[in-house]
Amino acid sequence: MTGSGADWPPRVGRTEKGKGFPMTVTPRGEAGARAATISDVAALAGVSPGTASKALNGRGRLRPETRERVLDAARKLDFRPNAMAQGLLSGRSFTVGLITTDSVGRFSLPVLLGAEDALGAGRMSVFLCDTRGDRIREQHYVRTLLERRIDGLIVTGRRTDPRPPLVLPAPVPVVYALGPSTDPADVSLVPDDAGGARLVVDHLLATGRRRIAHLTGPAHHSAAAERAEHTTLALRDAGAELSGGRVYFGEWSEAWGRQAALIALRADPDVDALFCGSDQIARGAADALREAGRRVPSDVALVGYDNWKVMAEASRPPLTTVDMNLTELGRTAALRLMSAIEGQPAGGVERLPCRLVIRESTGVAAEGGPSPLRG
Amino acid sequence: MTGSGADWPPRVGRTEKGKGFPMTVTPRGEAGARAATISDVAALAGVSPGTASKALNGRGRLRPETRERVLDAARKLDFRPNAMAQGLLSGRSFTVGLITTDSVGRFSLPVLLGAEDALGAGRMSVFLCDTRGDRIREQHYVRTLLERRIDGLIVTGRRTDPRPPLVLPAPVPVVYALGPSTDPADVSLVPDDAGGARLVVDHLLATGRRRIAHLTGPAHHSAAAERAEHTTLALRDAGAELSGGRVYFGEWSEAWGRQAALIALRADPDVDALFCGSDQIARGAADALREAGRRVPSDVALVGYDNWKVMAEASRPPLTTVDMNLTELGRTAALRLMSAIEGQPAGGVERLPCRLVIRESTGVAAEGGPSPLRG
DNA sequence: GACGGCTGGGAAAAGGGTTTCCCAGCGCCT
DNA sequence: AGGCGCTGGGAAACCCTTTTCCCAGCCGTC
Repeated sequence: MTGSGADWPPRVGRTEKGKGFPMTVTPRGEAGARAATISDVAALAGVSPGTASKALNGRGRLRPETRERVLDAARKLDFRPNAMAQGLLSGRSFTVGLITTDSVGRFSLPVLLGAEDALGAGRMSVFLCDTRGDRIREQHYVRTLLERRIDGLIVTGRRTDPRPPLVLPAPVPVVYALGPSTDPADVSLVPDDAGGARLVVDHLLATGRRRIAHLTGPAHHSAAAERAEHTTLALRDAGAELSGGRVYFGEWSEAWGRQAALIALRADPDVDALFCGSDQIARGAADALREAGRRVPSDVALVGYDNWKVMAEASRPPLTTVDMNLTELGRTAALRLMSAIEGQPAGGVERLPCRLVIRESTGVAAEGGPSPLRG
Repeated sequence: MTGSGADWPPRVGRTEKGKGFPMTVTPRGEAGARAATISDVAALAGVSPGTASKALNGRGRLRPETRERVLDAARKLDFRPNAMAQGLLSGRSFTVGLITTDSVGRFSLPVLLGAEDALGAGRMSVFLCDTRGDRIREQHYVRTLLERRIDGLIVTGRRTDPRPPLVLPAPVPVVYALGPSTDPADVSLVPDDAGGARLVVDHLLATGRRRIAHLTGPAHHSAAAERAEHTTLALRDAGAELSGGRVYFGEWSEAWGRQAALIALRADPDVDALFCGSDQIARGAADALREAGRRVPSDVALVGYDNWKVMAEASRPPLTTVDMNLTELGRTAALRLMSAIEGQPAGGVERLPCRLVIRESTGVAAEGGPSPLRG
């Protein structure tokens, strides 16, 4: 250390000892062959750099012949404008950060891919940051992203539980996807689990089921709690009651699904439908039901949640389940972010509808059901 | 269009009509509040920008007091150096592209996270690009990344099958992870499936199994073919033969696992071990064995591949399986890339060792076995 | 013929940070 | 007193692209 406290702010390209290495000494994989600049193009075309810029961007008034000469030169030199120079001047980087707070899981992945897709279509590049649930790491990424002058930020978590808002030292548009911010002024996008639960209850009632049990994950997970609450409400609205008189909270596992199914059978031997809070639980339930001699769907209908293909389709029988449209959610998050970047003000939690995917476990002719080629 | 062919090269921030919008008209979410520059810091500290730069970076010779004044000013203004300006000057962006060629799947995800982790530790930011198997999209991303002057590129696919090398119009270090390049001069990192197969065969032989069948995926998948080949070789080396006299190629599905297990039982009723090319196949086999009245592991040992937790641990009994250490593979890919960026020449395919995870399905006391809280 | 307007294009600044070169001032030695 | 060397810091160039401003030349018109 040459001076005290000289390590603030943290700098890119600096060694442990705080000396750094001269930034001009930057060996490249293949040496030499500096990329062509617009001055090179201009020189080859016999014009000034300014004119070349106009030609390449269709600005200003140029003789068609001149414009063509410049374009030819650019093609010849394989000119590719330096986005950093453009960004420096324009004040926009055309990049956004995608922070996943709790590692990338089964749920956050589709969100992430949907967002990446929509942003790519909007000519934005995406910085991926996986904080693995570490607040320190999160702050590190936030600083890095701000140094890179990202235009906006998408925050996603592995579950739907609310999270405290990101601490941002500078004003940048942020959209929360999947796990909403606890600050209602923030823009958050979540799957409409209440609607999802109602889809399932309506479907089961419509197909003649009356004694419906609900097996789900831990009560302290908002996903489990919300689905359970609205399952109960939807049944009450229809004048029905939950089989067993209560929700079976437990874990998000097949083992719990097997166990809970047996408990539900014991509590109400005439139960005719199990609505499970996840496909894993439903699959466990399917195994337990089969081994207990109950046929699905003729004796008991079975519904899962998540439309996790490998579970839902490998289950015997394949599961009717709720698809949260997470890719679409990610895509929407990206669109909201781009609006915010353009200056459209927004705020609040937006709930995106779920979709019921009907397969054999509820014994209804599946419309557009499972294609044998998918998976 | 103002001129013919004026849309080359494609530009960021440009409208359909080729007119573009003035880049100065860039509304920001929260208006005003321009980020502090080093000149602001210098002014507040009463020094020149050059001196401020030296103070912040620990370069040059400065009086400790001056340095401290600059650092104070930077803190006060919440100064954050503009990475684009730094990159412009240094010629390095400290970013890398992470191209996943065939969408992000179960296998590519850990690779991607491992790479992101290692790169983040190296102060590099990661551009995520999902080409979804589309060559056009791939070229689009390559162009975008080159405009952003990435320092390097990691290419990963969803499977281990070789892929044709990326078409790069400019020389940039590239590392292929999981799916190797068909060009042997490229740097590729793949899991050592041959070694993985041998781990399994050795384990089964060591625990007294002699009649070992191999059930796996499609023969045209290199993962299936390579594991099958080395399973056969390893058995031959030990003086044993494959139960049934052949490899059971099929699909990567539980349904095939169930079916293949029955076939293997019929072909060789005394079979005492099933080595499956994936955990999904193994899980199907586990179900089929149980339903056929064979006990696992006492009658038949069962081994999977992939160490896909939700499959391996939910299987009854939990599966002994091969872990390809994909996160480690991603991390290694990132390290190789950083070496290449620093100028270390390299080339060829590097195979990273797999790891045998022992659970109950082979009936051996598991060392550091399945924790009930994981998954 | 003088002037106005248009066309095509150049010069220069701006954006933010780093580095090189240079210089003023000071202490020390002879 | 003069010369030397060191210290601390400033001026300016540079990275690359875009944009603004300006100008030369030309045509048409009165």
